[in-house]
Amino acid sequence: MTPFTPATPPADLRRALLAWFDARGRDLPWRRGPEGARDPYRVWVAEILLQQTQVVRGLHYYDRFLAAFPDVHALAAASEDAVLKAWEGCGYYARARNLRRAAQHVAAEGFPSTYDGWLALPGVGPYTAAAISSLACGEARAVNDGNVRRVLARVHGEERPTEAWVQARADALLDPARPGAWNEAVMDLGATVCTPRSPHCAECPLAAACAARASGHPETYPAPKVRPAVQDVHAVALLIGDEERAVLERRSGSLLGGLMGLPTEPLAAGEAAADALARVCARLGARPGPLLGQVTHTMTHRRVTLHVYAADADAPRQSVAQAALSRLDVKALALPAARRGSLFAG
DNA sequence: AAAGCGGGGTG
DNA sequence: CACCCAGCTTT
Repeated sequence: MTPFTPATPPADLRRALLAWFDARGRDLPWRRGPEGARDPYRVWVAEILLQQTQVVRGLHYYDRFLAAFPDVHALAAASEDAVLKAWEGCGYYARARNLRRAAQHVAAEGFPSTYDGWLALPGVGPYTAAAISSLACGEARAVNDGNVRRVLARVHGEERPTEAWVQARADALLDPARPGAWNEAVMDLGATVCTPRSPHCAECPLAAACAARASGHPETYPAPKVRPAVQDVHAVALLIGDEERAVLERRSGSLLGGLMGLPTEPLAAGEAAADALARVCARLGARPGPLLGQVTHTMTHRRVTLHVYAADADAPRQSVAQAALSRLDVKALALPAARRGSLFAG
């Protein structure tokens, strides 16, 4: 048995991690098919779905999405509304819109067969191009995601790894004989053993080679990223109708763009809700009703508080169930039912 | 290089 | 609450 050290040769690390992966790797629905030659559509959908999304969560959406759009032609032919409905609640909705747009290109031109070809598609960046080209095309490309960053930072004892540093280490360590399996192995290790807050070093095939493990505090690698402060935002929203049929507007712009939602009006700093209420009522020709309540929703970078008012207007209602809504609007639409519930609860 | 983009899990 | 998750696009 080779004694590991922080300078363990790549061949020994590869052997140890791939043996672990072959025995303990996760069985996931997008991993069907021969190693290095997976179904590109299934891999692609999974990789987009899993961007900044944990696997256990992605699993639910993956099955629904593939049932709704079984192949790239079905996805290319679908409406944006239908695709967003399948994505509803999953967040980062530009992923769904880019995926559909890219599917229209692929349906016409065929699947890319190289890293560069995948990288050219909207919504596909360096990580995703490396993942698909290694898993579906057998190309020797090393992925660099949050798992890879953490595993490599710990193995090498690097507290502040830059993107370039991680990519260089990942490139050097990639197993050229089994690039797809190697990429999956590092990610599986990061997701199930080398976890952020409490790594399970006793189960780790790389423990003997790990500098962070040797330090006695593996969980401190890598150092936390600095994140911008959460901003507090307020807005008035109108519920014209009820929780089943209501006046909905299509949101535009980068925030929840493409989704439907209650008509809203932002509240300037220090402004009274009544002023924003008057503005949105004027815009819609609506008569304001009583305040139904407030809902708050945190979206990583901002905390939105919606002041929801009932209102009446001669405007067409839409089916709430058929619209793609954000969680914020789902909460707002639940207010009438919550009020009825509290009435009975006393 | 940094900001913006969802929503939920974990310790 | 802080920090993170199979990142990408825009500024």
